[in-house]
Amino acid sequence: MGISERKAKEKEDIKALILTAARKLFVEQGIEQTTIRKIAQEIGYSVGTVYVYYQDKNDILHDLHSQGFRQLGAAMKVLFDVHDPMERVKALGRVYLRFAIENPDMYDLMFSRKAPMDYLDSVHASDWHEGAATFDLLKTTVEECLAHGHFKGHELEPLSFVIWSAVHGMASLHISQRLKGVKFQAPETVLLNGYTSLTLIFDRL
Amino acid sequence: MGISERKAKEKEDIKALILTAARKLFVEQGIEQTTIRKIAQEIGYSVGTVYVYYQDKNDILHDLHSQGFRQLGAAMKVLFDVHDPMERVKALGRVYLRFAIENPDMYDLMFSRKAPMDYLDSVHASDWHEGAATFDLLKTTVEECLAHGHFKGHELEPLSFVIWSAVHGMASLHISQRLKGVKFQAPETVLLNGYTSLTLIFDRL
DNA sequence: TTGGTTTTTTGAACATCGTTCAATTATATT
DNA sequence: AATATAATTGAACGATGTTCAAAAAACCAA
Repeated sequence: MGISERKAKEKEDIKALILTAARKLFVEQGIEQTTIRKIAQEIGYSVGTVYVYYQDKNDILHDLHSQGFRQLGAAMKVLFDVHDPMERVKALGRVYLRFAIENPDMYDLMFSRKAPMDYLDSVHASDWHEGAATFDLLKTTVEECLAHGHFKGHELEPLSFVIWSAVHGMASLHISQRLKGVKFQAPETVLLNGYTSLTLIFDRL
Repeated sequence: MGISERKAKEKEDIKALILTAARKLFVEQGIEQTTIRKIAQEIGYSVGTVYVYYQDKNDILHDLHSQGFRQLGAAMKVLFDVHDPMERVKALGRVYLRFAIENPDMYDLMFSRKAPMDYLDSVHASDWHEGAATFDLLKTTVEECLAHGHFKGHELEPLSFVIWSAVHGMASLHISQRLKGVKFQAPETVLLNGYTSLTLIFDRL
């Protein structure tokens, strides 16, 4: 291994160190408490060093958001041994919703916060490949459903978008605390009952 | 606005003054640029005065969020001369979506941001009456649909929640810029096509 | 080893934010 | 006119993200 290679590797090591610290702070204390100063302190470097490896905080948050997508993607790929596409669509939604409920801050970062998109803009990247890849997983399954005669009369992309929106909407309203303020008859099971209602719609489609 | 000008102006409700200035900054420059200092400068008072009339920034943002709900509520009430409840549900969704598209920052404040909910927590108010009232409008219409024989086999609250989630999901993904990153076949009409797909689902239900 | 060059790291400094509060000014009351 | 009450002020505090000249460390040829 040449010197330049080793240096590049060391550089990657520190970047990984920063990301690990950022992730720890993020999951333990949320996005606001994940400050550059705390990250620096966590890894024993100064604030300035963080800016050598990451151009700004959005850059770090974008890397974190990518980690989240790898995690969600892993949980979803397991479902590809479910052969019936309709069952797979339902399972995808359940996994997606569970991920959101169990990792609210991460979900928020992945699908709601400006930071990761602002980073993409700053590097002039117009495509959000993490999001596109995840949406493709859903689209592919919906396509199979259509091939199996479900969802008759619907177009692939708009229908997939509606399904994504419905599940994202539930997750988003839950995470942004908009459900506890609306007094539901069954507060503890709003999401569960809602998703059951959604799958009932699928069956009828 | 200078101090002398302010003095020339007579008794006016200062709280309303603050809110008007906040609203102006908010719609023109967004939530981040709506700072206490800018509000104070806008109305010709010092920062301290703002804190006499509002306990903190969340308090101001909560008032702003309530204004947004009055605006949305007004747009929705117009639809109550639509007699067919199914048509009314569809129209409600269209109005809701248009409001979100035309007032993205306000929508974000109303349905996504923490600030208004944090304010409710701070005053120990556990119910979000603006949200509950708006959801009731939808629920009432869905109830009429059920009475007309639509949505058979569905329960009122979970179904209403799914419909809200679907439309909110579309709005939320649009506003958080998550749609432009996913390369759709018809980028300009994703929302329109999606909503059309959703109404098609309603018809089949 | 030595001396010079390059790379890496530092942390004080800057601008800005929300927020507080003793001091000042204005208004009301006696 | 004197006093008491209310309203207003703005400097100060502790954060934040970010920058950058300077210091330290690592490297390398002679």
